[in-house]
Amino acid sequence: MARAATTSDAFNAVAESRRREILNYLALEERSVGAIVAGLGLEQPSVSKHLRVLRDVGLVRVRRNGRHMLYRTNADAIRPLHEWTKTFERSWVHQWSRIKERAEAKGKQR
Amino acid sequence: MARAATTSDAFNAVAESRRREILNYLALEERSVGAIVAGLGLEQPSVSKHLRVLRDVGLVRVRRNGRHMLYRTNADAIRPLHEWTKTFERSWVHQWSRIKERAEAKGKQR
DNA sequence: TTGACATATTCCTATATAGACATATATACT
DNA sequence: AGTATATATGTCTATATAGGAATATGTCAA
Repeated sequence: MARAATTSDAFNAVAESRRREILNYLALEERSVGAIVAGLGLEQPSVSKHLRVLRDVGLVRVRRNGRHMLYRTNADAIRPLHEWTKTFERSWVHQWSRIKERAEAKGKQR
Repeated sequence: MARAATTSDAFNAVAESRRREILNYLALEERSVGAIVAGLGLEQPSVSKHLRVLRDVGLVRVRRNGRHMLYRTNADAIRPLHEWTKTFERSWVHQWSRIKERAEAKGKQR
């Protein structure tokens, strides 16, 4: 069996770094395909295809304005990734306390 | 060109759902390969291969105990994903205020 | 050393890309 | 209608899987 399709979920769609760049670029304001092409220095067909994948998994929304297609990031679709990574936050807290403990131990040494 | 290797970074490694399951399973305590096989109901070679990928990108740590290999999740390697998803948090806050605004507007209506 | 247990690796195959290039579709303008 | 602009899609290719089956490697125990 091959890898799961890039359009199977947000995790797979976001695995590609260009697609993450596009999502970053579209996070604050909607942009046309041409703007993405110019802004990120990618080939137009490549951008269109990446947008297609992102659209299929709901990571971007589109609206048409004349002959321009305006895309914007749909942050809600990223939220599940955030939630999943968050489940490991506990360990970082532990790390923090470990660092703190070390710092305190060092302080006591003097 | 094909997709980036699963071992190229945490994003690609984590795209596979089984690997996420394994990371969840190993988040709180270290476990042997056999325990993972039994706990998640996967084939042993499959688990070994997934662990290999996770190990290559630093998502798990191993130590040997007799003939058992004890794996545990290295949460620090997940942190970059968390940080990236977090950059979109702003939009969720906006959503929150939008919901709040709506709720307040409804309250005023009465 | 031999056997049993635990884990890793190899080989094979169907499948899915991402990029480059060419081309199709859609819309606006004259 | 005809042309220019903007975007999407199709084709081709090299590459990388994930799963299954078989097998190799490593470690302990008698």
